[in-house]
Amino acid sequence: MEKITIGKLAEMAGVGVETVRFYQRKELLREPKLTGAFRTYGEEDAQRIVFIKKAQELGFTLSEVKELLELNTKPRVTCGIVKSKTVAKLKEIDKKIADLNKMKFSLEKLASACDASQDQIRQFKVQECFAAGLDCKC
Amino acid sequence: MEKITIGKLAEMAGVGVETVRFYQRKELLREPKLTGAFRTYGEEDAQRIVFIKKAQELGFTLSEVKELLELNTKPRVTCGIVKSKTVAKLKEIDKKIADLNKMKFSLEKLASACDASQDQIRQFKVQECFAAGLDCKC
DNA sequence: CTTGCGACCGTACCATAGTACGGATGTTAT
DNA sequence: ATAACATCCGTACTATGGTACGGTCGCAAG
Repeated sequence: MEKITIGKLAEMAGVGVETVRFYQRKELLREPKLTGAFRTYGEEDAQRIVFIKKAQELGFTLSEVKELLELNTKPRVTCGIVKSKTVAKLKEIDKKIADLNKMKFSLEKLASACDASQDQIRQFKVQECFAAGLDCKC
Repeated sequence: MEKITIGKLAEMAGVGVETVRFYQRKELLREPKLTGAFRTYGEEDAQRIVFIKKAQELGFTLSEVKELLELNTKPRVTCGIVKSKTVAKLKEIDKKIADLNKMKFSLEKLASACDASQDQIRQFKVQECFAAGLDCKC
Protein backbone atom coordinates (compact mmCIF):
# COMPACT_ATOMS: atom_id res chain seq x y z
CA MET A 1 0.00 0.00 0.00
CA GLU A 2 0.84 3.66 -0.14
CA LYS A 3 2.81 5.04 2.77
CA ILE A 4 2.09 8.72 2.61
CA THR A 5 4.02 10.73 5.17
CA ILE A 6 3.12 14.25 6.15
CA GLY A 7 5.75 15.66 3.80
CA LYS A 8 4.39 13.74 0.80
CA LEU A 9 0.83 14.66 1.69
CA ALA A 10 1.71 18.34 1.91
CA GLU A 11 3.41 18.17 -1.46
CA MET A 12 0.47 16.31 -3.03
CA ALA A 13 -1.98 18.89 -1.75
CA GLY A 14 0.21 21.87 -2.53
CA VAL A 15 0.50 23.14 1.03
CA GLY A 16 3.20 23.18 3.71
CA VAL A 17 3.74 20.52 6.36
CA GLU A 18 2.86 23.07 9.02
CA THR A 19 -0.45 23.73 7.32
CA VAL A 20 -1.37 20.04 7.58
CA ARG A 21 -0.59 20.06 11.30
CA PHE A 22 -2.53 23.30 11.65
CA TYR A 23 -5.61 21.75 10.00
CA GLN A 24 -5.33 18.77 12.33
CA ARG A 25 -5.27 21.04 15.36
CA LYS A 26 -8.37 22.78 13.96
CA GLU A 27 -10.01 19.39 13.40
CA LEU A 28 -10.42 19.95 9.68
CA LEU A 29 -8.38 16.83 9.10
CA ARG A 30 -8.57 13.59 11.07
CA GLU A 31 -5.62 12.63 13.24
CA PRO A 32 -4.10 9.84 11.16
CA LYS A 33 -2.96 6.46 12.38
CA LEU A 34 0.68 6.19 13.28
CA THR A 35 3.19 3.92 11.56
CA GLY A 36 5.69 3.70 14.37
CA ALA A 37 5.96 7.27 15.56
CA PHE A 38 5.06 8.84 12.20
CA ARG A 39 1.66 9.79 10.81
CA THR A 40 0.45 7.84 7.79
CA TYR A 41 -2.06 9.36 5.41
CA GLY A 42 -4.23 8.28 2.51
CA GLU A 43 -5.20 9.76 -0.84
CA GLU A 44 -8.46 11.04 0.66
CA ASP A 45 -6.57 13.34 3.02
CA ALA A 46 -4.96 15.10 0.06
CA GLN A 47 -8.38 15.45 -1.58
CA ARG A 48 -9.74 16.94 1.57
CA ILE A 49 -6.98 19.54 1.75
CA VAL A 50 -7.54 20.48 -1.90
CA PHE A 51 -11.22 20.92 -1.11
CA ILE A 52 -10.43 23.14 1.86
CA LYS A 53 -8.24 25.41 -0.27
CA LYS A 54 -10.86 25.63 -3.03
CA ALA A 55 -13.63 26.48 -0.62
CA GLN A 56 -11.50 29.16 1.00
CA GLU A 57 -10.90 30.82 -2.36
CA LEU A 58 -14.65 30.98 -2.76
CA GLY A 59 -15.02 33.02 0.40
CA PHE A 60 -15.71 30.33 2.98
CA THR A 61 -13.84 30.59 6.28
CA LEU A 62 -12.18 27.54 7.78
CA SER A 63 -15.01 27.05 10.23
CA GLU A 64 -17.53 27.21 7.38
CA VAL A 65 -15.45 24.69 5.45
CA LYS A 66 -15.51 22.50 8.54
CA GLU A 67 -19.29 22.68 8.53
CA LEU A 68 -19.39 21.79 4.84
CA LEU A 69 -17.18 18.78 5.44
CA GLU A 70 -19.17 17.66 8.44
CA LEU A 71 -22.31 17.51 6.34
CA ASN A 72 -21.41 14.03 5.14
CA THR A 73 -19.70 12.60 8.21
CA LYS A 74 -22.69 12.73 10.53
CA PRO A 75 -24.51 9.46 11.25
CA ARG A 76 -27.90 8.65 9.75
CA VAL A 77 -29.85 9.86 12.77
CA THR A 78 -29.03 13.46 11.96
CA CYS A 79 -30.22 13.18 8.36
CA GLY A 80 -32.78 15.96 8.77
CA ILE A 81 -30.16 18.30 10.20
CA VAL A 82 -27.75 17.48 7.40
CA LYS A 83 -30.50 18.18 4.90
CA SER A 84 -31.37 21.60 6.30
CA LYS A 85 -27.73 22.62 6.64
CA THR A 86 -27.12 21.51 3.08
CA VAL A 87 -30.03 23.59 1.86
CA ALA A 88 -28.69 26.59 3.80
CA LYS A 89 -25.26 26.19 2.23
CA LEU A 90 -26.89 25.91 -1.18
CA LYS A 91 -28.57 29.26 -0.58
CA GLU A 92 -25.25 30.87 0.35
CA ILE A 93 -23.69 29.44 -2.78
CA ASP A 94 -26.52 30.73 -4.97
CA LYS A 95 -26.08 34.18 -3.49
CA LYS A 96 -22.35 34.12 -4.17
CA ILE A 97 -22.95 33.01 -7.75
CA ALA A 98 -25.53 35.75 -8.29
CA ASP A 99 -23.20 38.44 -6.92
CA LEU A 100 -20.32 37.18 -9.02
CA ASN A 101 -22.55 37.33 -12.10
CA LYS A 102 -23.40 40.96 -11.36
CA MET A 103 -19.74 41.74 -10.91
CA LYS A 104 -19.01 39.96 -14.16
CA PHE A 105 -21.66 41.93 -16.00
CA SER A 106 -20.20 45.22 -14.78
CA LEU A 107 -16.66 44.23 -15.70
CA GLU A 108 -17.83 43.16 -19.15
CA LYS A 109 -19.35 46.60 -19.59
CA LEU A 110 -16.05 48.12 -18.52
CA ALA A 111 -14.17 45.95 -21.00
CA SER A 112 -16.40 46.94 -23.90
CA ALA A 113 -16.34 50.61 -22.88
CA CYS A 114 -12.56 50.26 -23.08
CA ASP A 115 -12.84 49.00 -26.63
CA ALA A 116 -15.23 51.71 -27.71
CA SER A 117 -14.96 55.47 -27.37
CA GLN A 118 -12.42 56.86 -24.97
CA ASP A 119 -15.05 59.23 -23.65
CA GLN A 120 -17.34 56.42 -22.60
CA ILE A 121 -14.82 54.98 -20.23
CA ARG A 122 -14.54 58.23 -18.38
CA GLN A 123 -18.25 58.04 -17.72
CA PHE A 124 -18.10 54.55 -16.44
CA LYS A 125 -17.83 54.12 -12.72
CA VAL A 126 -17.40 50.59 -11.44
CA GLN A 127 -18.51 51.51 -7.97
CA GLU A 128 -21.72 53.15 -9.25
CA CYS A 129 -22.38 50.07 -11.28
CA PHE A 130 -21.72 47.70 -8.42
CA ALA A 131 -23.35 49.91 -5.86
CA ALA A 132 -26.52 49.36 -3.89
CA GLY A 133 -25.91 45.71 -3.25
CA LEU A 134 -24.32 44.95 -6.60
CA ASP A 135 -27.56 45.79 -8.37
CA CYS A 136 -26.20 47.06 -11.63
CA LYS A 137 -28.54 49.52 -13.34
CA CYS A 138 -26.03 51.44 -15.40
CA MET B 1 -26.91 69.12 0.49
CA GLU B 2 -26.28 66.03 2.54
CA LYS B 3 -23.83 66.35 5.36
CA ILE B 4 -22.75 62.80 5.96
CA THR B 5 -20.39 62.43 8.89
CA ILE B 6 -18.24 59.37 9.45
CA GLY B 7 -20.75 57.96 11.93
CA LYS B 8 -23.65 58.27 9.47
CA LEU B 9 -21.58 56.83 6.67
CA ALA B 10 -20.59 53.84 8.79
CA GLU B 11 -24.23 53.24 9.69
CA MET B 12 -25.36 53.58 6.06
CA ALA B 13 -22.76 51.09 4.93
CA GLY B 14 -23.27 48.70 7.84
CA VAL B 15 -19.73 48.91 9.18
CA GLY B 16 -18.02 50.52 12.17
CA VAL B 17 -16.50 53.99 12.23
CA GLU B 18 -13.08 52.43 12.77
CA THR B 19 -13.51 50.35 9.64
CA VAL B 20 -14.05 53.50 7.57
CA ARG B 21 -10.86 55.03 8.95
CA PHE B 22 -9.07 51.74 8.33
CA TYR B 23 -10.16 51.72 4.68
CA GLN B 24 -8.93 55.29 4.33
CA ARG B 25 -5.53 54.36 5.70
CA LYS B 26 -5.46 51.47 3.20
CA GLU B 27 -6.46 53.87 0.41
CA LEU B 28 -9.60 51.93 -0.43
CA LEU B 29 -11.59 55.06 0.28
CA ARG B 30 -10.61 58.63 -0.65
CA GLU B 31 -9.72 61.03 2.12
CA PRO B 32 -12.84 63.21 2.19
CA LYS B 33 -12.97 66.98 2.31
CA LEU B 34 -13.28 68.47 5.76
CA THR B 35 -16.19 70.55 7.02
CA GLY B 36 -14.41 72.40 9.77
CA ALA B 37 -12.40 69.68 11.46
CA PHE B 38 -14.74 66.84 10.53
CA ARG B 39 -14.80 64.64 7.44
CA THR B 40 -17.78 65.01 5.11
CA TYR B 41 -18.82 62.14 2.86
CA GLY B 42 -21.17 61.51 -0.03
CA GLU B 43 -23.55 58.74 -1.02
CA GLU B 44 -20.90 57.25 -3.31
CA ASP B 45 -18.64 56.53 -0.35
CA ALA B 46 -21.32 54.34 1.20
CA GLN B 47 -21.78 52.51 -2.12
CA ARG B 48 -18.06 51.93 -2.30
CA ILE B 49 -17.96 50.40 1.18
CA VAL B 50 -20.89 48.14 0.33
CA PHE B 51 -19.02 47.04 -2.76
CA ILE B 52 -15.90 46.30 -0.74
CA LYS B 53 -17.85 44.10 1.68
CA LYS B 54 -19.59 42.23 -1.15
CA ALA B 55 -16.37 41.58 -2.98
CA GLN B 56 -14.75 40.31 0.19
CA GLU B 57 -17.53 37.81 0.72
CA LEU B 58 -16.79 36.54 -2.76
CA GLY B 59 -13.23 35.71 -1.79
CA PHE B 60 -11.39 38.84 -2.91
CA THR B 61 -8.82 40.26 -0.50
CA LEU B 62 -8.76 43.98 0.25
CA SER B 63 -5.84 44.52 -2.10
CA GLU B 64 -7.69 42.68 -4.87
CA VAL B 65 -10.75 44.83 -4.18
CA LYS B 66 -8.52 47.88 -4.44
CA GLU B 67 -7.39 46.69 -7.88
CA LEU B 68 -11.00 46.16 -8.94
CA LEU B 69 -11.93 49.66 -7.83
CA GLU B 70 -8.92 51.20 -9.52
CA LEU B 71 -10.01 49.74 -12.85
CA ASN B 72 -12.32 52.68 -13.47
CA THR B 73 -10.39 55.50 -11.84
CA LYS B 74 -7.38 55.39 -14.14
CA PRO B 75 -7.14 58.10 -16.82
CA ARG B 76 -7.74 57.36 -20.50
CA VAL B 77 -4.10 56.85 -21.34
CA THR B 78 -4.05 53.55 -19.44
CA CYS B 79 -7.08 52.18 -21.29
CA GLY B 80 -5.19 49.16 -22.60
CA ILE B 81 -3.98 48.27 -19.12
CA VAL B 82 -7.45 48.68 -17.70
CA LYS B 83 -8.78 46.41 -20.44
CA SER B 84 -6.30 43.61 -19.78
CA LYS B 85 -6.74 43.81 -16.00
CA THR B 86 -10.48 43.71 -16.47
CA VAL B 87 -10.20 40.62 -18.64
CA ALA B 88 -7.96 38.98 -16.01
CA LYS B 89 -10.51 39.73 -13.28
CA LEU B 90 -13.25 38.32 -15.48
CA LYS B 91 -11.32 35.07 -15.74
CA GLU B 92 -10.94 34.87 -11.97
CA ILE B 93 -14.65 35.47 -11.60
CA ASP B 94 -15.53 32.78 -14.14
CA LYS B 95 -13.33 30.33 -12.25
CA LYS B 96 -15.04 31.16 -8.97
CA ILE B 97 -18.45 30.73 -10.55
CA ALA B 98 -17.46 27.37 -12.06
CA ASP B 99 -16.15 26.09 -8.72
CA LEU B 100 -19.25 27.27 -6.91
CA ASN B 101 -21.39 25.44 -9.46
CA LYS B 102 -19.48 22.22 -8.83
CA MET B 103 -19.90 22.68 -5.11
CA LYS B 104 -23.58 23.34 -5.66
CA PHE B 105 -23.98 20.21 -7.73
CA SER B 106 -22.38 18.10 -5.02
CA LEU B 107 -24.51 19.61 -2.28
CA GLU B 108 -27.64 19.04 -4.34
CA LYS B 109 -26.67 15.38 -4.61
CA LEU B 110 -26.21 15.32 -0.84
CA ALA B 111 -29.63 16.90 -0.33
CA SER B 112 -31.38 14.38 -2.54
CA ALA B 113 -29.44 11.48 -1.00
CA CYS B 114 -30.80 12.74 2.31
CA ASP B 115 -34.34 12.57 0.97
CA ALA B 116 -33.90 9.11 -0.46
CA SER B 117 -32.64 5.94 1.20
CA GLN B 118 -30.83 6.20 4.47
CA ASP B 119 -28.21 3.82 3.15
CA GLN B 120 -27.36 6.09 0.25
CA ILE B 121 -26.30 8.88 2.54
CA ARG B 122 -23.77 6.68 4.27
CA GLN B 123 -22.17 6.04 0.92
CA PHE B 124 -22.02 9.67 0.02
CA LYS B 125 -18.78 11.45 0.73
CA VAL B 126 -18.70 15.17 0.09
CA GLN B 127 -14.94 15.25 -0.01
CA GLU B 128 -14.74 12.45 -2.58
CA CYS B 129 -17.27 14.30 -4.64
CA PHE B 130 -15.47 17.60 -4.37
CA ALA B 131 -12.07 16.05 -4.62
CA ALA B 132 -9.53 16.34 -7.38
CA GLY B 133 -10.08 20.03 -7.94
CA LEU B 134 -13.82 20.00 -7.39
CA ASP B 135 -14.30 17.74 -10.37
CA CYS B 136 -17.32 15.83 -9.24
CA LYS B 137 -17.60 12.42 -10.88
CA CYS B 138 -19.68 10.68 -8.24
C1' DC C 1 27.36 2.85 13.20
C1' DT C 2 27.08 7.31 12.26
C1' DT C 3 25.39 11.02 9.71
C1' DG C 4 21.94 13.22 7.80
C1' DC C 5 17.21 13.82 6.31
C1' DG C 6 12.66 13.96 7.56
C1' DA C 7 9.10 13.81 11.24
C1' DC C 8 8.00 15.03 15.95
C1' DC C 9 6.58 18.75 19.31
C1' DG C 10 5.50 23.22 21.34
C1' DT C 11 6.01 27.96 20.93
C1' DA C 12 6.68 32.14 18.56
C1' DC C 13 6.05 34.97 14.92
C1' DC C 14 3.66 36.92 10.68
C1' DA C 15 0.02 39.27 7.56
C1' DT C 16 -4.69 40.48 6.96
C1' DA C 17 -8.68 42.71 8.46
C1' DG C 18 -10.44 44.79 11.53
C1' DT C 19 -11.86 46.50 16.76
C1' DA C 20 -11.13 48.86 21.00
C1' DC C 21 -9.15 52.50 23.88
C1' DG C 22 -8.19 56.86 25.70
C1' DG C 23 -7.51 61.47 25.86
C1' DA C 24 -8.47 65.86 23.26
C1' DT C 25 -11.41 68.64 20.76
C1' DG C 26 -15.61 69.96 18.17
C1' DT C 27 -20.88 70.30 17.92
C1' DT C 28 -25.50 70.43 19.48
C1' DA C 29 -29.40 70.65 22.54
C1' DT C 30 -31.20 72.43 26.83
C1' DA D 1 -22.80 77.91 28.93
C1' DT D 2 -22.45 73.56 30.00
C1' DA D 3 -23.73 68.75 29.46
C1' DA D 4 -23.81 65.14 26.34
C1' DC D 5 -22.39 63.24 22.41
C1' DA D 6 -19.68 62.74 18.14
C1' DT D 7 -15.31 63.23 16.01
C1' DC D 8 -10.38 63.57 16.07
C1' DC D 9 -5.85 60.98 16.44
C1' DG D 10 -2.49 57.47 17.43
C1' DT D 11 -1.70 53.21 19.47
C1' DA D 12 -2.81 48.72 21.08
C1' DC D 13 -5.27 44.67 20.95
C1' DT D 14 -7.97 40.81 18.66
C1' DA D 15 -9.08 36.79 15.51
C1' DT D 16 -8.02 34.13 11.51
C1' DG D 17 -5.00 31.49 8.88
C1' DG D 18 -1.09 30.24 8.55
C1' DT D 19 4.63 30.12 8.70
C1' DA D 20 8.98 29.70 11.01
C1' DC D 21 12.10 28.06 14.67
C1' DG D 22 14.60 25.16 17.53
C1' DG D 23 15.45 21.11 19.63
C1' DT D 24 14.64 15.94 19.82
C1' DC D 25 13.98 11.56 17.84
C1' DG D 26 13.49 7.78 14.20
C1' DC D 27 14.92 5.60 10.07
C1' DA D 28 17.79 4.38 6.05
C1' DA D 29 22.01 4.58 3.25
C1' DG D 30 26.79 4.67 3.04
